[in-house]
Amino acid sequence: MFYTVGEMAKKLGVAPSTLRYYDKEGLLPFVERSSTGIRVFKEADYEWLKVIECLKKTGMQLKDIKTFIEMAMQGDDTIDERLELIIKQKAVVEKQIAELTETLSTLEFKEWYYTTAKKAGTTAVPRNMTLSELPEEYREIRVKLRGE
Amino acid sequence: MFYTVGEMAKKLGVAPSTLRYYDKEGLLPFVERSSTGIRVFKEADYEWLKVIECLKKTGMQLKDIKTFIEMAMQGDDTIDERLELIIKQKAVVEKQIAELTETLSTLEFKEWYYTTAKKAGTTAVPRNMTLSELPEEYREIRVKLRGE
DNA sequence: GTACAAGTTAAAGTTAACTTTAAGTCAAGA
DNA sequence: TCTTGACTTAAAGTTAACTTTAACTTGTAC
Repeated sequence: MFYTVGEMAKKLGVAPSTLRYYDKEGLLPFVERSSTGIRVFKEADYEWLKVIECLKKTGMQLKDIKTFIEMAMQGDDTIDERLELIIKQKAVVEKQIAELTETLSTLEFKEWYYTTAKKAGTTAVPRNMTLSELPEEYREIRVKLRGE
Repeated sequence: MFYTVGEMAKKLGVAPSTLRYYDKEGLLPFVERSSTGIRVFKEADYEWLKVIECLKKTGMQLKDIKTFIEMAMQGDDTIDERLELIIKQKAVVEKQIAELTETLSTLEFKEWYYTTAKKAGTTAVPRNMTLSELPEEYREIRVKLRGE
């Protein structure tokens, strides 16, 4: 099963120009060429591309993904380094999830705030509530928003 | 309690130039000026800036945050729209968390993969395992990575 | 009153990750 | 063979969100 750049791009849901750009940047050293210079993607290449996609989703920059791919191309000598990088990226994603969870809490507070304002017809009502008047799950967040 | 641009920037952990840029882009219509043209940030402005920070963390673009701020400046007539926007952003963040959770699973698979490779001295060991040989929690992920 | 740090603006520069364009080559079907 | 759509490269263009620079003004400490 071989694919052209267009076919592989479709399979991945990206533009062909993106794959060509990645190749130019050195992220796809594993992609071979036909005798006439056309890229030939193999099944195994799909897996590499999914790994690149995964690392990109963690917010890793292309130059750092390139480093990872280069290590992988080196072979078994770089297993330890690759494991370390994966563990580091895991921590990055865990932090991102924690931050987004905080952001979600703030949005939930804001939802309560505007729902309360809507009922009252004015934002003055939730805005002027004392801390003890608002649902306790929002107290900490309001304190943070107003500056501790 | 009033603050200069530098003091407010420090309080928020951003560069003063960032606040000036936001102001230039129309995100800070609430910030007043001294008679000589110097920005004077009030306590209430900190709260607006925290809301901007929150929306930015959801990945919202500055032009859309500007729209939200403009609605808020309009007053109580825009409560419904603002509530809708907050609810939409909540869904955005929930999706982001779900995607990052998936990414985390992939990284956990890769951690297992390289840990297994490390023990064996070669990636050939985890790579050539049959589906039934690998821990069942990783089977689905490997199928996805290799292309279903 | 004189430094000097920090304020002001407009305009140009930066960065990452693409995307588009232009000019040309290749592959498959009628 | 011819057409046509997809491939190739190099180079230029795009976008968002800042950051930097330059030239100038303001406010505070001595």
